[in-house]
Amino acid sequence: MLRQLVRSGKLADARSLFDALPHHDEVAYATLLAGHAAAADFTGAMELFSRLRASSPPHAAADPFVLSPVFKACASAAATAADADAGFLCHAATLHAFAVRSSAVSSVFVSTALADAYAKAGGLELALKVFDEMPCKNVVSWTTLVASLARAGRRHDALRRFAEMRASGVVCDSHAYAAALTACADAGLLPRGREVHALCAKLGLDAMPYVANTLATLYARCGDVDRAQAAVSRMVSREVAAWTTLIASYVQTGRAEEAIEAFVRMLHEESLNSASPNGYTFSTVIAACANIGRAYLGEQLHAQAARRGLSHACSVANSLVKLYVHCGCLSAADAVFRESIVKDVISWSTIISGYAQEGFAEEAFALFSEMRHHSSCPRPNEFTLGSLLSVCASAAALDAGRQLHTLAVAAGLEHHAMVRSALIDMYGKSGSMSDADVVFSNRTKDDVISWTAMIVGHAEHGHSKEALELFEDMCHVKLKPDHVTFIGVLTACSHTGEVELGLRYLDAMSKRYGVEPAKEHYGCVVDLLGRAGRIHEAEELIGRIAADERDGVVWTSLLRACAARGAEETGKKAAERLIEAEPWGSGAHVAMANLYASKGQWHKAAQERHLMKQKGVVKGAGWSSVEVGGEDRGVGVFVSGDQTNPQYNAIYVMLDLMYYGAGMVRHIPDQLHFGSEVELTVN
DNA sequence: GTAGGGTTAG
Repeated sequence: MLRQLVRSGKLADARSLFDALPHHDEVAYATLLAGHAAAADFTGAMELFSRLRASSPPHAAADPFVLSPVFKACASAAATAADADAGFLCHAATLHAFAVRSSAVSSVFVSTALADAYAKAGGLELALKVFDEMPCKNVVSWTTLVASLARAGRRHDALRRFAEMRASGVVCDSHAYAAALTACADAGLLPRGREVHALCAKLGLDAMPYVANTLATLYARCGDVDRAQAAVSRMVSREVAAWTTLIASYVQTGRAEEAIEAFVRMLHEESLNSASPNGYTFSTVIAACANIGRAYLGEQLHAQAARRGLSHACSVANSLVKLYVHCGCLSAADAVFRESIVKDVISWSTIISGYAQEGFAEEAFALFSEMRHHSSCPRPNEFTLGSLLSVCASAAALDAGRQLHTLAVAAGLEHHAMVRSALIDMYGKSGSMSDADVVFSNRTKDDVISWTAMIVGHAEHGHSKEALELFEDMCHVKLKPDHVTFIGVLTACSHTGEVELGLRYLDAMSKRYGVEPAKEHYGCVVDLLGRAGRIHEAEELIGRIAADERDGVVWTSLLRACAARGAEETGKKAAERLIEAEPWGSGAHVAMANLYASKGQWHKAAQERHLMKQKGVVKGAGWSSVEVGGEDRGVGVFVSGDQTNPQYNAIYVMLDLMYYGAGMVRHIPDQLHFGSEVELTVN
């Protein structure tokens, strides 16, 4: 009866029944303890265990049947704890000492559970020691070892131990194969994984749900969705995890539409096979919606998840926050974040990066500060720091960036590729290439993103020679440049007016490096040709960009070139296209006014200036108009920027003027508001 | 009556 209640998860009822029993033998204790272990309730397990000890003679030997579930409760509580060092290691060590004293460690059950508890509480070395000292090892203890190593990221060690286990004559079961396959999947070792697949297929274990699922994960992570699907279809019964793996494999390979279709199929079959989507499933499919901007469908899923009582699950809420951020609804994202009950480091990182991406630097830092003072006190990780560093980069906030650098070093995160490249980018954008260089010197061998950040940094500082040398060095060490790298390369060419070199790199991108040029790359070269006065070629190059991708940026480049060279006909065409692309902007009128003015066509210039003023507010930070006040003097009128922080506006204006090469700032008021005037030198 | 395995989100 007690066993039945425990098995059906009715822990409270089991406890009442236990308390009502006249005598408590060790079998009853062991049974109830298993219930606490299954519920990851370490406190309850310890309380029960203490009661047993108090009622036993002082030097009575501990029963392995009782001690094992206590360790198990410790292991599962440690595994589900939000905080990695919540003291479970200490509890495990205390119980370990007790187990040694009462000779219970000699039980393979006790020592296996102990090793597992150590490993899950973050004490892998202690777990390995326990394992080495085990008098006898069976398939369960070997599997614990393999899984512990894999979980800690030591996949190759895990696979070595798996081979050792097979060599020692232990017969593997489905648990053992699943553990080995997980190690292969996490390390992306497809050939090794296929070997293990063959081994378990020979025993017919590949259709066991757990094994099939791990196989699907392996193939999905290696990009082979077909094999993943085949593994899932061989399963004896398709469970939630299998569906989730399948959906996730579509998402991971950029096939969000198919992910959503699979989810819909799952719902259709829900009544037949009783596999209902769980929190894992919802977080995956909502992420698919976020990736392709399907806001409406995402909202429906939000409602579905809420109806199933899953919307407050941490991972679901995190996906929802990402969805709303991606769809531009920061307020909705914030609401989901605020309402979620459990917040982990991913929750904080997601909302911080949401504010960061939308340019709300203050809010991002305020949230970071809130996170650090929050009761759950999640430790910042590479994602948190990466987002905050990108905030510093776009605001050129060097001091805050340096503080984050210190924090990264203190937290041992500076060696993460994400942090390193964000630091390089931050130092580069804040004007300190020497600091960027120091960070770059600590790079790992395969860190393409750091190389790219460095190349872009040099390019933006006008250090074209350094940028291009770095690019050649990078290719020399057999690293594959990506599309961002080429933006740096082409920008470098642009800054020194290396037209031929720029054209050569553009040509080599797809032919030699297998990177298809996108509108940004053509835009760089259009700019380069335009500055060199090769307006006709620039116009031709724009023709190579897909029609629906020709945005305001490329037309602005062409128009500016036309204005500088007095190319009225092409200029007019470019201005029309620019107005089509950015109807809210007045840049086209500014450029045309300048063009006409340069030709002495004052009447036409005045007309353009009139149109420009009618447009009113310009989107984005900066100035609306440059009133040429004779000689080289000008006045910019500031019309938009950061409403909440007027101090940033001065920085925005400076960057804007420098970026567009429009002029140098003579004087900017400390606090810029709508309508403030900025005195500047006109180019 | 005791020990080990799979899926997710930035």
